[in-house]
Amino acid sequence: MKSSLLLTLIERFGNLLRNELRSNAVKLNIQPVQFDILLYLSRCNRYSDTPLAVAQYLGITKGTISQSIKLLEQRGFLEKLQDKKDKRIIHLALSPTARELLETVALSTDLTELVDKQPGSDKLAQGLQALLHAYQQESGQQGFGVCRDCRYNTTVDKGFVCGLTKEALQPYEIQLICREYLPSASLNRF
Amino acid sequence: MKSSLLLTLIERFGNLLRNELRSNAVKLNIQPVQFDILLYLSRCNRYSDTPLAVAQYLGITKGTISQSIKLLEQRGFLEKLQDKKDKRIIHLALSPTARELLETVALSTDLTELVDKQPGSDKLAQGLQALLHAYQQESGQQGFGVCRDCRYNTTVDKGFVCGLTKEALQPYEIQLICREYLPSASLNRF
DNA sequence: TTAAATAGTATCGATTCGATACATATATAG
DNA sequence: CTATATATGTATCGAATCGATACTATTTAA
Repeated sequence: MKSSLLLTLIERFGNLLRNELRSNAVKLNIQPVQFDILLYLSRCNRYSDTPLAVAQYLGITKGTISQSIKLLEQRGFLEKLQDKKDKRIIHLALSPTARELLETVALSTDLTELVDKQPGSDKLAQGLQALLHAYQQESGQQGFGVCRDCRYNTTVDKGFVCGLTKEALQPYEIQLICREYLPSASLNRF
Repeated sequence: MKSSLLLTLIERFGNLLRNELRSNAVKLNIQPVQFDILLYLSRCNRYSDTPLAVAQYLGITKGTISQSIKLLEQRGFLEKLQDKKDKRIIHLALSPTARELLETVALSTDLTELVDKQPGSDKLAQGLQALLHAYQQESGQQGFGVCRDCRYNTTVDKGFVCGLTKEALQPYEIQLICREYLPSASLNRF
């Protein structure tokens, strides 16, 4: 089995974080995947809050995600809203309860602080970001980055505009995850 | 929800790798967790090839792992061997079939090469390694590192000796994952 | 206007997973 | 030396995950 030290480390670290989230989630009687869904929905923009986008982001099939969403709906964590233009599309809106839960279930604050105060933390993040872009290009994965770094994002006098949908974006919106994301060319190099 | 950019990136990248492994595994009709188990067993040392160690490494309960191991045994991927000194303990030995499978199911070679040829790759790995150690200490997790970097590992004329078990270790063995692993102090700083 | 593509749902069966209870083996205390 | 506590592993239950397949409804393209 071909392996790369860096990939192995990322994998291991990712699993540890995943385990920590899982144990936190289970304590609050919510499944890990369900938590992943809520977390994604709290971070994505209005073009990307559909069942299909969630499925693509999490790497599972739409059939599977459909069931988990049904359970989340039954428990009052989200609401389904039909799109006004395209009646096939459903937007998923988090309930206040869900937003409360997300505040509670989180990686331990100590850990977050520990990581951020490490001297090399900034450069590590930069390097990883570039690597992530290279990876996404190579593997032909759906984008899923934030608007701020997107090729489509353009700045005009009044603020930001998405070059794909031609719609204006609020400052807070450009920090959200978008399924149409395309990295700008400059970010693909170290 | 408190979040760190670096942690978010690691989490995201980890999930992408996980998804890729999963889809590869599913093609070969094996469950992701089962693949994780086989992968771990191929990388761990003779102190760490027990059901409990696997469970701790993967962050799931021993009851759960017991079932997956049963399935793997039924499919001929591993064998159970009772420990000679402590009859409670069972060692899990990979079958040739399993080792073959591990060669086949892997991250795409292209990807591994892509990652390794990135200029900053070495330093990224170093930084992540240090961060991982800091994380493990902070969160009080079971160690799970390789002997080479372990505090217990001592070098004598003839080779390596584990300070905990007082047993001699072959050169190839010090590259394996050990559940008793304790990072040496120097590695905890950047 | 018909055919193809897209978004989502329903159902099936195998598996995962935590929880609980249990059996066996080892370690420790008195 | 025996009683108790601890450690490793298994069995069973029920809820949830997950891919596969088949299906409906809507939109788009030919």
